[in-house]
Amino acid sequence: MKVATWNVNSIRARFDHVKSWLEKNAPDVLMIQELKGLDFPEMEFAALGYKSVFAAQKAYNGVATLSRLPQEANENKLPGDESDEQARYLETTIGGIRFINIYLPNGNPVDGDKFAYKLSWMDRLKARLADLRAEGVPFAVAGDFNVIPEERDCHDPQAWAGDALFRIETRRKFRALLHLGLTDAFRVFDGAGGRYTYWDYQGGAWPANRGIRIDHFLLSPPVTDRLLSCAIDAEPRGMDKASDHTPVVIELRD
DNA sequence: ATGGCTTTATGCTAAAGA
Repeated sequence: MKVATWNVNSIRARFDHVKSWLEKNAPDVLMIQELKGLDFPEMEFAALGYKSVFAAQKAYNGVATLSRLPQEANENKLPGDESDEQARYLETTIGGIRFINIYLPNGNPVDGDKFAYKLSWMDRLKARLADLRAEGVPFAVAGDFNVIPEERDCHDPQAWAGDALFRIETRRKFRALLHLGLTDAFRVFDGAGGRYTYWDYQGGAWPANRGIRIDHFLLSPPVTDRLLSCAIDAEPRGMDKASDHTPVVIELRD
């Protein structure tokens, strides 16, 4: 089973890139973040053999999970705050595994409500994942975490020192997710630094490889035991009118 | 660098992203 995650920075603007990537890579599942609008090209993806489950809102956020295997919808909101209207969370079941597609809040600037929202969102995520662990549900959490876990995941740790993606409060809460018994799939196979999933549009960040690793797969133990590979596919970042993020792909033993 | 790019929006400037 081949599963991917990709923040596409608008599905409308990036549909052709996503279509060509699906045709070339043929994943069984693709989790997309930052739809950035209410219109979702459900029929177009169905024509490619993928059925979609999605949570969308106007202009911002939005997540979709595409699958060519049978898919059942579970949750489209992260529990813990009924007043939270942001479309950042989607749980579905495919092949007996719960797939949790997240677009974790950015959190900048750190001196206001947005950082507090990010941190409380991470607490809510931890509570949800702890429940699923207690229930014995095998799961994979994937998406744009907006978290740089460690210095080796960042081209210039000093430049990011005060940023919401790298603040110690953020990294501590990410580590608390790992402490539930989850595995950062990319780190199973690659301990080197300089492996990134996001490069800023500005200042020639992509050609200079000034990036950060913020798109992740966190796997519960029974799913980790089936993990065969995890790789960042940087190719789409080099396309014209690219998303600023690139896909991460895992393979699971059947 | 106080976002120097990119995208969306009852749009032509503002907001958000990371």
